[in-house]
Amino acid sequence: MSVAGRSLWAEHTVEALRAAGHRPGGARSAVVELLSEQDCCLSAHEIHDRLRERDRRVGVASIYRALEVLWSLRLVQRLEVGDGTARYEPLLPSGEHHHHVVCDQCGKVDAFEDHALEDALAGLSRRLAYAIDAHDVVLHGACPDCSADDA
Amino acid sequence: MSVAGRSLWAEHTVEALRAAGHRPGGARSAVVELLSEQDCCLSAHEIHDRLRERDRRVGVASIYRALEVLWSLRLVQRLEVGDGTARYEPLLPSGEHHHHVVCDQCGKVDAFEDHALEDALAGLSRRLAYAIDAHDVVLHGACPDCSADDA
DNA sequence: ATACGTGCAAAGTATTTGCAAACGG
DNA sequence: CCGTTTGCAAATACTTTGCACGTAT
Repeated sequence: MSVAGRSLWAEHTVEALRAAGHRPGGARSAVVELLSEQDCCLSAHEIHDRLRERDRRVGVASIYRALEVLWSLRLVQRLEVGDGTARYEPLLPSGEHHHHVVCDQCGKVDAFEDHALEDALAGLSRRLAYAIDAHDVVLHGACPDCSADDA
Repeated sequence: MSVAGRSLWAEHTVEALRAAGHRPGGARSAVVELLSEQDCCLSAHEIHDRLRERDRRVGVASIYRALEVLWSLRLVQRLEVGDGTARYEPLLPSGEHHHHVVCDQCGKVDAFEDHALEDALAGLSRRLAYAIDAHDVVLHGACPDCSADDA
């Protein structure tokens, strides 16, 4: 996500929250601000830690509540990569997005984009009886570092 | 998965477990047997319940341990659809597999297959620096029943 | 004033682990 | 016999909820 995309998301999000009848509050604003600065997904725990690092102390419950509101308004994507924790990342109004590849050995998560994959998913959305409004793709494998260790 | 595919998986699994130095035991056998009869994924809790229904009482811990062994030997696929619980399904030696679509309103999970999607994923596996050995695709949306309710 | 937002602590789930007893080779 | 498997219960990890208090409108 570009820097411009991030600030766009932050503005869009603040506006969407107001439109949905939510009031600005310290905790949720801090979560939105932090998310807008990220390149990839963060877990609730990571959000808590990073906010504390910058002396922006926020209760864990407020983080989960903020994420739930953002998710229900489709402002963030929620994804699980297999370690039992949910991760969240900004969902741009443009629909631009990426997917994830996880190292099952060290737990590292990287992002990637792929046009052919998006086309296939778009075709699927038309074909299935469900009304599709989101999709997650998670690849599992060994990252370059861990692959080297195996050898 | 065809009926033939299921019994093939059960045999393959029993053999692979033995080859890996595991002994046959009541609990794990029951889990393998149950999984081999399924069309789609089951959670640990569902496995526990269904075994109890057929008077094969197995401790929850044994189910998790069996699933972990099966997963580490790549005999089952593990996937999370967004409700915080892991689900498992047989992974055929042929590589044949399907993906999932989840109704975010009622929680129903259905399976689908798509050739274009597999092609795109295969291309990706070649392109990325990771050594990919599995992938999950989860579509989110509203199932036909819930879509109707919305209207 | 009133309703929404926040933080803490307690409660809930899903999953893992310690340990002693049962079991298979 | 010896090491694996099992079941129970306790522990852990993540997330949600109840409640009193703060804050925006």
